[in-house]
Amino acid sequence: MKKPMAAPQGSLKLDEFLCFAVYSASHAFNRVYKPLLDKLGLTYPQYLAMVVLWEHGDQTVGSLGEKLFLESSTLTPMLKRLEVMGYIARVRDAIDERQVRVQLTNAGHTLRKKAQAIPPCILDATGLKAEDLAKLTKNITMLRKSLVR
Amino acid sequence: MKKPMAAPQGSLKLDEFLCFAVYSASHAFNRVYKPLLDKLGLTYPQYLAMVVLWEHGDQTVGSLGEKLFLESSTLTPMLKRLEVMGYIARVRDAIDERQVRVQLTNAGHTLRKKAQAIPPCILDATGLKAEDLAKLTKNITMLRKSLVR
DNA sequence: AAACATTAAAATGTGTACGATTTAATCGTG
DNA sequence: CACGATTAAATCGTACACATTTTAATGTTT
Repeated sequence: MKKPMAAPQGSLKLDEFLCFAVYSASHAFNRVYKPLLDKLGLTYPQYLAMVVLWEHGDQTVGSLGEKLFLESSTLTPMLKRLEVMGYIARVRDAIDERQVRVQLTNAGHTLRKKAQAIPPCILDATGLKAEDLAKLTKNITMLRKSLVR
Repeated sequence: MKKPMAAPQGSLKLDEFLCFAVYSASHAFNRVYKPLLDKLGLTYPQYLAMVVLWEHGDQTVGSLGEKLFLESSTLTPMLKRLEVMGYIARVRDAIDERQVRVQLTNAGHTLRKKAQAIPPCILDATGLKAEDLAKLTKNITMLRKSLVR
């Protein structure tokens, strides 16, 4: 009979925290992506921003932030780095000069082809069948929606 | 018939990325925790470190890092802040002076009681039944294990 | 049209998070 | 017991991420 000197009744263990599962899985994804994205010269958040641009085309900083759930204070420095790398251009909207439109450059469009190789690698790393992956993605997305209320 | 000017065959949409679901859910958790943790003066990662200490008791920086999946370069500054706040003490091990032992102070132990109020709030925010939450936690933990291989 | 409110992005300050390097201590083998 | 290899933290540099504040432009109300 062993003595549980910590974690008495009423308190959870870390392994039972959903938030920790999500937190640590997020870091794990980051680490899997890193070597793949290094070849493109992108970080993980930068890659996600590019995915949005590839999917939806040119748009404002605010629109990008809504899709990525990020603030302009996070996006502005990140986008400046993508601009320096030559993948995007940031141009102030002529009609409403408060807005900055983010546009893909030719290099940005070209990068997409290289990036096509990544998702299959990630799918493989998850060890999930496409069906289970879709189900898990849906459940976690629902969780996020509950949390942002 | 609408024209899909972006996202042609072979490319995923952001909403179908498991990695993005995890990434954005992690941020969402952070935002739900923030107002609750502000009352304790803790950040979200600091809280997770405290949870490990409450559960397992005093231990080395390395042991803490293994459980949290964090490097010493991340933990050292965080632990120094917890020390300044008075919740932990960092003392070099007398036997093996390479190691630094992290110990809960009285204030650190006391904080645990206040922290007990948090998990129910989080459970509520997830909108999940205990059973579904346990299932989802398990699935995401399995995912993390696949990813860290 | 002037005054005020709202909006969009950028700037600022704090706190992770990691890779790479450094420092210091311990271990292992001859 | 000496010395190279290993280990544990800390340090450094880069990059998010957010709250708060600031700047500038656009709307709104009278």
